[in-house]
Amino acid sequence: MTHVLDDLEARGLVAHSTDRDALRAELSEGPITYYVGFDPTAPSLHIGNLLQILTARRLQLAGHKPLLLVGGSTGLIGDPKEAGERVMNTKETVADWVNRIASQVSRFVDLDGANGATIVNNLDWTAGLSTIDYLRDIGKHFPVNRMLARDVVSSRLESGISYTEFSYVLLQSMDYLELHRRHGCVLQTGGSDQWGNITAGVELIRRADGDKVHALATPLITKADGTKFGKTESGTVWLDPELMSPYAFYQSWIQAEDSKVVEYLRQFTFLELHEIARVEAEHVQKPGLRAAQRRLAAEVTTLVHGAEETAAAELAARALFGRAELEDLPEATLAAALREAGAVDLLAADQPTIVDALVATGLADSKSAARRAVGEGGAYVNNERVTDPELVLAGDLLLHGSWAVLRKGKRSISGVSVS
RNA sequence: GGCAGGUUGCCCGAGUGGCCAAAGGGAUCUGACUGUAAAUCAGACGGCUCAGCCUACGCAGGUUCGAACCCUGCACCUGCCA
Repeated sequence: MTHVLDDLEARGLVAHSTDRDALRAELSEGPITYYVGFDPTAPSLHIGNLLQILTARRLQLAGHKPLLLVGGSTGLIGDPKEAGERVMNTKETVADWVNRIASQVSRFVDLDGANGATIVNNLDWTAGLSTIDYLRDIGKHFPVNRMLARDVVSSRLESGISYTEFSYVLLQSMDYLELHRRHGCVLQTGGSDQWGNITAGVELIRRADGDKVHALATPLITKADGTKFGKTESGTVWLDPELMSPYAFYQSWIQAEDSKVVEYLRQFTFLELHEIARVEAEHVQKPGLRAAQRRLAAEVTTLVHGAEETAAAELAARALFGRAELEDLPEATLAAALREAGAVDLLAADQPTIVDALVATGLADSKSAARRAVGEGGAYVNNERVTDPELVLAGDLLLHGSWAVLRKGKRSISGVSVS
């Protein structure tokens, strides 16, 4: 069987690691305990976090025991980022997000069995910590000159950084130390942007307890243009269906660039590498079929939202983007597809125009933008380009007497039900 | 506390009394080409009851026929000095 570290490397999931041979040996010797942390900075995790969850899952499948940490305390402090000081959220908000994220994260791992995952919250060991103990036991191990040299910190020295955020690295390091002591945790994984925080923890454990532990970082996932992956035009790709519908989630994957889709298959799915190679061969032959994108979207959407939601998203995509004439679709199929894609109810009595509908569905931000879209030839009703901004959605335009498929550009689709 | 500089549309950034809804770049959107891909080219890119009107250049007030641009006060940011 392939060594889990080889699998991670082959999938392009290893950007940095501490002593790789030592880590390899330790992973081979028997089950180890490792951890990955998630800070509650929003009510939901996003696909950047998903990569970390899936990496943790891969290690669990190899027999190791995951500790999934939710940052009840670190979320109150805020990891410094280059953009500038974070706005602090209230304790109530953070506590709420902690619960949401804990339940989100637990769906991706096994909680039972010998190597069942444990969800931990760092608030448990920091809430009651006295300032004096913190400064004596933890602070003493952190030379400020070294802290200042860290990239994020030095980049913030001009614009300013609060003592609160400056201290963040101590809390995360303390987490690793605590989990090492409580659970024998010897590996922390995370994104490469966390590398500094993670190795600071490794260092703390060496200084405080004299133990050698490991760190493993995944690379920053980027889009073809080099920008950070995980954002669409409309924002972050969330895992919570309340924040992003399974249909929209599916769409965000199906729109993956040709040059990136195979990488994503390796990083975000559990497909065997030889299977991915087969998909790649097909993709190289006929990229126009977008088979790799379809496979990617189906696999990841199933992981996050389940088979049923994925089937619905696929059906909607096929119906709305397919070659079939919309008129030929049975009403039930059309209605289901449009509800899935996001549909809005309008009143026939209001004589809604194409402009009104574009705004109501959110395809356009304002009436001006909607008029502009029509003027540019970028607005379509039932796949027919519309040129008159005053066109009223009524009569023969409506499929089965009430439905209209509204499209702006080539990939933004929304439904309208007029009654 | 003193001195100097700054605060412009989603972001960066020009503009220093009328020709400014505001140069240029980025991001974004649309079209052509296409495959719900990329690249390229072209156009758009505050709002509205849209050939006109309204709102906008940190906030409040003032000067002026007219202010993003001048004056006063306030807030915040940066640098230098204490």
